[in-house]
Amino acid sequence: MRSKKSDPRSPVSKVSESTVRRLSLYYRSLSGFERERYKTVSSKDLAKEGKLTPAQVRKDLSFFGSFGTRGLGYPVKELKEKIARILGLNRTWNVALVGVGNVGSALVSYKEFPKQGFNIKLLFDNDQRKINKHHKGTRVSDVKDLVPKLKEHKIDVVILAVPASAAQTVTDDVVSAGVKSILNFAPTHIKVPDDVTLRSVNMAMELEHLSFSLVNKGSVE
Amino acid sequence: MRSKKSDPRSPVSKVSESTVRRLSLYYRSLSGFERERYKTVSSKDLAKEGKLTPAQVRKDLSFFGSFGTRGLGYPVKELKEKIARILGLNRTWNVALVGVGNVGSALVSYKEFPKQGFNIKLLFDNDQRKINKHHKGTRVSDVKDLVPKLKEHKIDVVILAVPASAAQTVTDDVVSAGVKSILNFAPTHIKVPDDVTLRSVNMAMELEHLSFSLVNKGSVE
DNA sequence: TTAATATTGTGAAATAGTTCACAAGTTTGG
DNA sequence: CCAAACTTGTGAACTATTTCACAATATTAA
Repeated sequence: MRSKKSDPRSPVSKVSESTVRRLSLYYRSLSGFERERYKTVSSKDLAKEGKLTPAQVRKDLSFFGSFGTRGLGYPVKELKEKIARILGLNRTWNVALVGVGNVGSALVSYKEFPKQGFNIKLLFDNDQRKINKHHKGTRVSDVKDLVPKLKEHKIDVVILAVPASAAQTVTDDVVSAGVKSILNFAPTHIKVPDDVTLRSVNMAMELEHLSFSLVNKGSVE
Repeated sequence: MRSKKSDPRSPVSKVSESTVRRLSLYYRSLSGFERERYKTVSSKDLAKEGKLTPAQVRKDLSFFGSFGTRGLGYPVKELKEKIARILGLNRTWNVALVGVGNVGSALVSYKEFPKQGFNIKLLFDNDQRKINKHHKGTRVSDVKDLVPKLKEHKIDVVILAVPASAAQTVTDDVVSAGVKSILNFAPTHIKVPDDVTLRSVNMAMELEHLSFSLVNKGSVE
């Protein structure tokens, strides 16, 4: 109670990308430990799962508060719940998906989305043959109606699964509708204002990285 | 000619993940500049595309050699070709895809793969209803025959699009077949020996990151 | 030819991220 | 109740990455 340094309730001021990524890792590990009926785990246990050090696990968690007990470790159920809250997994988001092509339709059936609280409420496409068809119970709307519908349904997140050539145009509409969060699958770089969060799953980039590793086998890791 | 420090031909000893990621970015930018008939670009031009600094662009490139001309910049066509070589994009890879479900079948049609020289030669599944069916002209084989067929067709890369529960088992087979490179789409952590390159596209993790950003709006970035 | 301007390549400085090391507290087993 | 064994939380040391700053060139214009 002496140190006032870290106040878990205050807005998180400086957390690195890597820390957030590892938080996801810890969350998954904790789910495993929970299934195996563990009551507590040590930072060492959590570190073993990824290729991390116990110190890193403790440092990461310490950014958000102190959740453990010295000599004992961390209570599995409680820590999992705390991380869920930090990652925002204890609530749901309204999602719209634009582009019901190959990637788009795979995403509609992707069970991980609802599991993480991302509920796909609206589908959009610009292809007349797809409009008004249903995918997993959701009707495809004309992308022309994008802006009003995003507003009307209070959409929090838009998933972009459109061709690279259409990505920026659609993005601009999405931004103008006031959506603050975009998950982009188009293999291109798109621009958003500073207050909009953009995450990109760029397969081309993954492939290039893989290719680099193949060519430079052994010399990098 | 004074400095002998950087020899572009020598095996690259210490290049960070981020540098490789940015190399992909530069490559994409250069394709754009090429389309627009630019003859040369400056580090400033290349930096503008991402949110990078000119110094970072120059430092990244300097790991691999000196490709520019002081006062002028970098020759677009030549630099693009050099980066292609560094990223290994000037050759092709034999790819096998395991798991022809939602994700798998989307990937089979994903045009980015052949574009980057990743040619899907073999498909595998364990579902009798899918085996011997064709996807985009390729027949689906029984995953039971995985190991011999990977060897026979000299597969360089395996793409895993199987359920999380099957991921580690399949991975072990893939590794035992001598494949040194895996692109994993299963939303789980898998273990590979040190000499095998593993890249994972973990949607769950992307979603959690997005969710974190939504909850911590404004306080990070 | 000279001056003004542009731009690379790269040590050095600054910043960010990771690991170390240890005091402080907890549990376990006599 | 005490000693031995654990394990957290965290400054400090260390390592990695990014940015700065400037000499070295190249180009352009007069």
